[in-house]
Amino acid sequence: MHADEPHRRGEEDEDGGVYPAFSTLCERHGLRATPQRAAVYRELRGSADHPSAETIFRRVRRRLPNVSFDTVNRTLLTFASVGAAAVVEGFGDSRRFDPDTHNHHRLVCVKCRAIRDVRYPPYDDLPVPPELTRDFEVLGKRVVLQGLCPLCRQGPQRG
Amino acid sequence: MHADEPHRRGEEDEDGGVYPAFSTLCERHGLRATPQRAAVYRELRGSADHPSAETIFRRVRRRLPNVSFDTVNRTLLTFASVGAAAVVEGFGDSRRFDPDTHNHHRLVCVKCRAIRDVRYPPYDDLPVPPELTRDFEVLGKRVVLQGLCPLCRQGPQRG
DNA sequence: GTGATTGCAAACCTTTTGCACGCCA
DNA sequence: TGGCGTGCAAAAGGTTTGCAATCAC
Repeated sequence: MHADEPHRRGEEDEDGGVYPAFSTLCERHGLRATPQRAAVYRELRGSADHPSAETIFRRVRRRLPNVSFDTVNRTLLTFASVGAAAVVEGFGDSRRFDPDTHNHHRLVCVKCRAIRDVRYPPYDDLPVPPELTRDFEVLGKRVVLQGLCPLCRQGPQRG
Repeated sequence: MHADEPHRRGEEDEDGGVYPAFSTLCERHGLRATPQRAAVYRELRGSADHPSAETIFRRVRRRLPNVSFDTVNRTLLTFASVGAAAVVEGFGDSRRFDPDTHNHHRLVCVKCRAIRDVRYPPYDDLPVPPELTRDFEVLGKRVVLQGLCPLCRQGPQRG
């Protein structure tokens, strides 16, 4: 990743912007609304760079200096299991999360592994191969582009 | 994965079927043609199930009982670096390889993580979002389907 | 012969698990 | 108060690195 806190989403600068949604989420799934979970939720929602658990952990720690990595990681997995976060497919490095669980597409930088969301309507209604539906149950589809991000495209630095 | 050695490709049952290709590969990239690399090459070519390094290791070991895991893993990475194998994107579990480096599409079972190649011409000529080409250099594109494979679709067992 | 490659072992990183304590409902 | 959730620590799993011995060229 190119920076410790890139691509921050602009929607909710003040503290409580996401709390109602968080509260609803917990109620709906029988989860306890702990400050740790709230902080993870907030940071995840505010991240557009598909952070790893480690990255979220670092960010959460600025507000909650005593959270443990485990709690952050477990919370992210919990969120994923109730559909409040998505696990992003990667290439063997650490697991990464996406606050956007709607179907969308991605571009992955083959060099620095940055992930960028791609919105492109022509990708949204792709047909499913008919011979596949005989044996498989297709639950989702997505276009994954590979390439070089602007920074990696420029020069050999910033590996 | 559902079995230790599933989806074996049928092309080369006899030993030497892939050796000429292997030999050429090594020559072209200045690699030494060791028996370990040959065995890894053979097993990778013969696998249609996108095996992990560990899986390839187990298979190679049947013919070369003394190979080490490191050698297998390093060889796979070497092959990937010279374009003779592809690293498959996954969801946080171990890295997996594909002998087919041509652009194709995939279906991933969300339950058992089985990966199946998908060939579907309508997927092959997808346009690239124009606004992306300004900043990014797009090198490849692929459709990734998520779903349930036949075995996982049937019942709760075999997780 | 010489340098690339191997095998072993240890290091490293990420993720998972067990358990006692503390806090939310 | 009861039980879920947290934090700590250790374990587990996968990948990488260093190095001496070996083997392909």
